[in-house]
Amino acid sequence: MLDGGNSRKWTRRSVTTNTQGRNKSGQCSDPRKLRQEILDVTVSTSATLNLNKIETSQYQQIQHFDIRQLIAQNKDLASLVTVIVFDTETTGFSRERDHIVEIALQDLQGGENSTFQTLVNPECRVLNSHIHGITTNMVNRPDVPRMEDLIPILLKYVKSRQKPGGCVLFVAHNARTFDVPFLCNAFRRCGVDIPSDWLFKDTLPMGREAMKSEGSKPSSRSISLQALREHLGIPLDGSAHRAMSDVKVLAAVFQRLTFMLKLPLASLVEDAFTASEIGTPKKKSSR
DNA sequence: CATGGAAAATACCACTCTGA
DNA sequence: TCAGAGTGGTATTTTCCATG
Repeated sequence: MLDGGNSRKWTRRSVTTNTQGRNKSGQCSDPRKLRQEILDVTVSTSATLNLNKIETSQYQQIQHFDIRQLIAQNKDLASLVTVIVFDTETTGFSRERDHIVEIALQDLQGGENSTFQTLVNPECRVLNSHIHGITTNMVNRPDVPRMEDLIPILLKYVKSRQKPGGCVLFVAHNARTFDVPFLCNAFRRCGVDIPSDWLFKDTLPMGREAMKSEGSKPSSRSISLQALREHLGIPLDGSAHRAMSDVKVLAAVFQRLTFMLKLPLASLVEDAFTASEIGTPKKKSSR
């Protein structure tokens, strides 16, 4: 039924034909290439002008993009990239109103001090203790670091794991829309920039891709961290929804996914995103 | 509960085929 | 030649799902 009646808004679109395929009128099918083209134009036009805020952030994106490419093209990649799996527990879903209450990291290289875990004082009540078991009393104490206390320690820890001239690839499940935005906001509130050599990789699309390549039905394709863990036969070490046990699960899941999808470190780095690419909300139609 | 990306559903066009 | 059904392709909108 293509009638549609009067209740639905129809939008007239330009006439299309089936002879030109997707890339008609010179459109670029690869979003990254397209972005690069757009940015190239921005940079060349802004060369004679003062850079305003938007142009500056776009210019930063180019620099990050270049870092990713440079690193990915480097033959001795393992000596440049530090892979750190991380997970955060928060007081809720809102990145504006809610705060981090626990953070855990694991450097996949292993060795001494390869893990880092701490509770974080959110300086507000914890109303979702039933999720992770972290209560207001546990974190609202003078001996639990606030985010502004923790950031310098965190930066120092990551720096200690980082290789000279290299970058850090942070891996988290649903990183793009959860952990990284929370981290960005926490840094922003403290007036600290996330280092430009920090790259992020989300295991959620990797899980989706892996399940698809296995041919499992979309309806039975749950790609939550715990579903992936069960699917891959990874034992649960500790309780779910505590940062360090989730990190341990994710570390195993991540390594299995990279193996299943045959993803070399170079492509992981190239597909990674930066903190500057987070927090620019896309316009969404009302539902 | 907030948010955004992916997948699915829907809309609509050009074109082909078929029967009268 | 014409009308109508069917098909293929693309654009847009809606729904689902992941995170604490």
